[in-house]
Order: sequence, then structure tokens, then C-alpha cells
Amino acid sequence: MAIAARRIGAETSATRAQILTATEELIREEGYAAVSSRRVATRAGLKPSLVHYYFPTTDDLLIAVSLKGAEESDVQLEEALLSSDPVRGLWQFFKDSSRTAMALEFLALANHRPAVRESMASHSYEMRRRQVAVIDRLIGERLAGEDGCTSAGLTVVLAGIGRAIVLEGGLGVTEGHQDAMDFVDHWLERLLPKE
Amino acid sequence: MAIAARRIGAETSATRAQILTATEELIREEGYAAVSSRRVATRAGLKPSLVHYYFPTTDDLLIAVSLKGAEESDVQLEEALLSSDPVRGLWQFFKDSSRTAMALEFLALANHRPAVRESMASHSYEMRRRQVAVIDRLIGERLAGEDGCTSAGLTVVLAGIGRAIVLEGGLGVTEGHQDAMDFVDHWLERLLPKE
Amino acid sequence: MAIAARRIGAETSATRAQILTATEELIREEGYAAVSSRRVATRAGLKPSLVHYYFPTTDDLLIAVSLKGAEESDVQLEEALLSSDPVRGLWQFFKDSSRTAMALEFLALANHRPAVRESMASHSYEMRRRQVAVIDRLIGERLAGEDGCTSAGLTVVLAGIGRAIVLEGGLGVTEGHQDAMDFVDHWLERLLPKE
Amino acid sequence: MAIAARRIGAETSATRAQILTATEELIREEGYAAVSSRRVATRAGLKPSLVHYYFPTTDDLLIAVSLKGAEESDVQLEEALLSSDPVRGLWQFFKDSSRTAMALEFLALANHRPAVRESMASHSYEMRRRQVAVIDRLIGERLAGEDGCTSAGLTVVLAGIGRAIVLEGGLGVTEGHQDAMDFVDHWLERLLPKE
DNA sequence: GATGAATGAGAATTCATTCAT
DNA sequence: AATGAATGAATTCTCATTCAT
Repeated sequence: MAIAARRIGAETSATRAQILTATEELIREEGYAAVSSRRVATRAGLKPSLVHYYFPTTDDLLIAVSLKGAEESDVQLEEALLSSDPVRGLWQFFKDSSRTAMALEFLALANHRPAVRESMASHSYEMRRRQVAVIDRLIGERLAGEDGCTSAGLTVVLAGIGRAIVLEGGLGVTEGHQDAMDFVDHWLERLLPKE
Repeated sequence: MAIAARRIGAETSATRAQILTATEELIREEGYAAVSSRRVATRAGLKPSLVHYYFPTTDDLLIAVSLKGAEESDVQLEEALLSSDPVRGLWQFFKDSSRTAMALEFLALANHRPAVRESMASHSYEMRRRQVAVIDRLIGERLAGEDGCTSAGLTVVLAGIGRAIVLEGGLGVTEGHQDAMDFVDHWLERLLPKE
Repeated sequence: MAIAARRIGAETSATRAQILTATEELIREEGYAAVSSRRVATRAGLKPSLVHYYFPTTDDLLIAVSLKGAEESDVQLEEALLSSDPVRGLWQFFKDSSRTAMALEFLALANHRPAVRESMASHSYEMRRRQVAVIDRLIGERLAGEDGCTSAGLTVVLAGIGRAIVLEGGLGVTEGHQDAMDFVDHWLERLLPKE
Repeated sequence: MAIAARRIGAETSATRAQILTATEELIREEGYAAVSSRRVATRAGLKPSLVHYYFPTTDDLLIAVSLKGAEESDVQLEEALLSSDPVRGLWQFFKDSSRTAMALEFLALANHRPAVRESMASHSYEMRRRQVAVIDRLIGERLAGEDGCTSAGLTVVLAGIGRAIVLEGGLGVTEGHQDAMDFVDHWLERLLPKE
């Protein structure tokens, strides 16, 4: 297709992109266990063999999808961290449910596919480091006075609460969510008063 | 779920229990997608047909395991809430990783199996109510002064942070965990000073 | 089927026998590489799944066929060894081409399927021991005078020459075969004169 | 096979040689059934399409490898026959295991691929004729007295015993091998005393 | 001379499920 | 209460081969 580079796995291949998108949709709608070359191919309007041509093993495919998700997530994270209010941006980022269904699937998947696990672990680690670096630069000293909380601790707290709200929301359980969000907002207000 | 429901394979059967245990192990080790009558039977040392005899469909089996897990979780929760220090007990409960791998699998599963989803949703709801009731009775008024946090909000916060620590720990990411735990501990200390 | 025992793999199952026979034919006609559940099933007039039901893996199937061949071979060998002229019987046994095509396939197969290799190795060892025992009892002392040949050495010699004749014959090469057979016959005549 | 045949991929091509070598290794290690353009290409560090470019069909490739093996075998044979002691050289040649794994594969293959079979049959015939010619010139008359053995018969005998030793050795069965070799050595000594 | 893309076929398994006993 | 037999559908993966460039 086209003039561009066309090695297998070339990131420019349209077919490859189609396959990745179809797989993402499939995971989102039916879970990681629904990923099979057949299902993916059907959804992408391609032949199953072609899926194997681009992604010889299912692991390869899943890792590629996880990397794609990681990249998209990175973009959102950077946007949040580079905004005028990085801490609240991060909090919004964690409360954003759009990535969560996928993240949950991949978390579960990581328990069983070592390759996926490694890829996720290293990405999580990098994200955490990036978050901590930005927050530290911004409010490192001020946090120290706050019950001894650190930037690293803060990201864990915000990530945890945000994710809990999204996950439970997915199940239809919402009790206490608004209260928890209000609480975090108040707390951030004390920490970082909006003038 | 009434105890007396007259389904094949009385709930008291030892064989039934064997099957459930084998399934639990399987999910814990290889994920929900690994559950099949064959695999379960092999692990339990039974014939595949027998698994079908007790649990006609895989959904039946998965729901039974999820209910069993829910019951066990309830026991642990009650223990925590009836202890001398219910709030810290709850915090321990949330940080306990023993249920999390399973919970994660079922959370993912819930996205795709409506029956599992309903069962989990109603259980989560009941658990949350129970937690809130106890905490409310204990420190309801004191919480009000705390940035407007409520009992419901508190459970969400503790649940979220605890779960984040467990999930990330499963991936091998631990940065900020100790800090976050220290922070929560300090905060609980201010809220509920141990004499 | 029938009243007899019917565990999977029960040697009495007619279906199992059908599968083994079909596999044997397939190997004989098209080589070990032609063995697949599909091909076997088609030839046996069964469904591929049924082949897997009886022989979960292809190794299982191949080993079963090799054991069956070994048993049949054992019967022929015993017949030869228990005849009035065991040494010449053995020589006939080795020249008999009926087992050779299969034996060749399994020999080649043994290089690549460890399970088959082990099964064949232990059978070959037992056959050799049996041959040596009989010959030793019969003409052990007499052989000693014969250039120092032993019973074990004799079986190797007869087996080798017999097999060479059969293998080359299969290729259509026959030069020197009659000479070699005459030579062995003369030699056996000197060793064991027919009165 | 003329040297100048104008097939795709001149016989002098280094790439062609790489492919043949990779195929040989593959057959030796995993058997003829493991030969596929993919596997060969991977092992040779080439693209599958390139293998097809040189050898349009798998048969073409297998025949080429068999011819190459035949040529190498011819070289060894000539060396043995042109040495100062051609008969013992031939005996060494037959006991040499390095060619046997391949020979066995091709023998099995010959049963199913007519093209391979023809190529092997004519080569075997030529080799036998060459061996007989040399031995005949050397000890033809002397053999006549030896139980009526002929040069042709002798080659069959030596080939058979040598091959038996190598084949059984490959299986791990070695009983009687030393005895058989001693026996042949004694016999050759009587026939062709080393002064 | 070489190669990337694509495809249809088929391999080895695994599975859920049904049925008769 | 339990189980052996059977089956059709899927799943993962490998292959030979073709074609356009």
C-alpha cells in the first residue's frame, strides 16, 4: 500500500492500524478473552491469516495494543502535567474513565501473559516517575508539611481514588463517589489554593 | 440467594466444593479465560462431564465462584468492622492483596458477563452500605469537620488507595506506596488518635 | 460400543482400533509426515475430533501405532525363535520386508519425537536381548570358535544385512543382494549344518 | 545433472548455498517434515520469498539437498576407495555416522516423493557399481574362495552391518556392536592380511 | 535478483455441550 | 450421582504459493 515503508510491523501500515483498532474495540466490548485472530479479522474486514501476518502471535498483537494505549495515555498525561495546574490536571486524568476499561483488561491480562505484564510494568513505572518529577518540582516542599506526604505518595493517592471511582462507576456503584471527589478537591484547595 | 435453591449438585456436596476450589485456583493462576470444564476437571481430578453435571454452563460455574468469593470477603469485612478499631481494620482489609487477584478477574469478567456483573454490583453495593453504616456510627460527626469528608467518601478513599497499592504491587510497581500508606496512617491518627 | 470396558484408550474399543489401522496405512503409504488428525479421520471414516478424543496428541497416536507394530513384530520374532531352526528363522525375520517400511518411518520419526524414540529404543533393546538369549543358548559355544563372533554380534550382522537388502530393495537397487544372501546361507550352513 | 542447467538461482550463488546449508541442518535436526520455506528462510537469515525464488517448490529444494548430499558422499567414497586399503576404507565409510541421519531421512522421504526416490535410486546404483568395480579389481578372485562371496555381496554385507550399527546407535542401542565390528575386522584380516 | 503483502488451506488442539447409560 | 463417547465449532499457528513491484 502506498509508497511508504512497508516492513511487517511498520507503524505506517494502514492494515496494521486497522487490526490494532479492531482489537481495541473488541477488548473494550468483549474483554481480552475475546481476542482471537478470527474475531479481530472479522471486525477489521480482513482475513485471519493477515492478522497473523502482521502479528505472528496473539501476544504480539496484545502487546502492540497495550503499547498503543500507553502512548495515547502518555499524550493525555503530558497534556495534564503541562497545563497551568498540573496537580488538578493529574487528578482529572485519573478520574477520566475513557482509558479505564482497557486498563482494567490489560491489568487482568498482565497476570497471565508475562510479555504483557513486562510491557505494562515498565510503562507504569515510567509514568509514575514522570508524574512524581513534575509534582515534586511544583509543590515538593509544600507537601512535606502535609502530614509528611510526598509527591510519590500523592500520585498513588490520587490515582487510587480516581481509579476506584471509575471502576465502581463501571459496575453501577456510585455511593460516596461525590463525597470522595469533594474531599480531594477541598484538600487540593488547601494545598494549592486557586487565587 | 436462598440457601435452599434446588439446583443440581446440592450446595453441600464435597464434589461441588472441589470443583469450586479448583476453579478459584485456576482463575487466580491463569485468569478467567482459562476456566473450562476440562481444565477445571483436570485440576480437581474429576471428569469433565461431572463438572457439567454440577454446573451446566460455564457461567453457572463462574457465578458460583464469584458468590463464594463474595461470602469469604464478607467474613473478612465483618471481622474488620467488628474489631476494636473498625476504621483501621477496614484500611487493612483494603490493603490485603489476597482477594485482589480474584477481584480483578471478576471485575474484568463483569464487563462481559451480565450475570456476573449483576452479582458483583449488588454485592459491592451491600458491602459499601455495611462499611458506611459502621463508620458512620463510629466517627460520623467527627468526619464532618474534616474537609467535609463523609463516611461514604472515606470508604471510597481507603478502598481506592488500598486497591491501587495492591494492583500496582502486582505489576511490580511500588514507588510511592510506602509514602501513601504513611500518609493515610498519619491522617487516621489525626482522625482517630490511638490513646 | 459393545459391552466391554470403554475407558478412553481401552484396547478393546473398535473405534480406537480403526484409528490405529488408518494411521498405519497412512504412514505406510505417505510417510510419517502425513499423519494428522484430519487425514487419519478421513481415512478411518471418523471425525477429526474423535481422533483427538482417543489420542489427545499426535505423539500419543504415533506411540500407540509404534507399540502396536512392536507387538506384531514380537509375535513374528517369537515364532522365528521358537521354530526348529531359530537362527535361520531369525535370518528370515530380518529379511522379511513387511515390517520394514514402517520401521524405517519410525526410525526417522524417532530422530525428532523423543517420546517415540524412547519407546522404540526400549523395544529394540528388549528384542535384541531376547534374540541374543535364544541364540546364545543354542550355539553360544560353537560361535566362539568362529572368528570370535558372539551371539550379540551375530544378531547385529544378520539384522544389518537383512535390513540392507530390504531397504535397498525398496529403492529398486538389488545388485549383490542374491550374493549376500547366498553368502550368509553358506556361512550359516557351516555353522549349523542341516543334517 | 549437467552443471550448466539454466535454472533460476545459478548453482554458484552464495545465497543458494546458504539455503541448501540451512535446509540440511534443518533436516538433520528436525527431520524432513520440518522443511518449509519459512523455517529454511529463518535459519538462513533470509526472507521466505527468496527461498521460493531459488527453489519454486519444496520438492525442488529437497532434491537439491539430496543431490548435494550425494555429491559429498561420493567424495568420501572415492577417498576411501582410492586409499591404500580400499576394502577397509569402504568399511570405515559405511560405519561413518555423519551421513546416516540425512540418509535415513531421505530414504524415508523417497518412499513418498517420486522425484527424490528416483534421484536416490540412481545414485545408490552408481555408488554400488563403483564400489563393486574397485573391490572386484582388488580382491575379486580371492573372494571367490570365500564361501562364494562376490564383490557385490561383500559391499552389501559391509554396508548393512555398518548401517545397522549407526542406526541402532542413534537410538541408543549398542549391544553387540563391538562384537560385530570385531567380527568383521577379523574376517577382513583373514581376507586381506595387513602384512 | 529480491521482497513485502496477501491468501486459502490445513495443522494441532481445546472446548462446550449433548446423549445414552 | 456419575461418566464415556461423540461432535461441531473455535483457536492458534504454520505453510506454500502468488503477485506486484
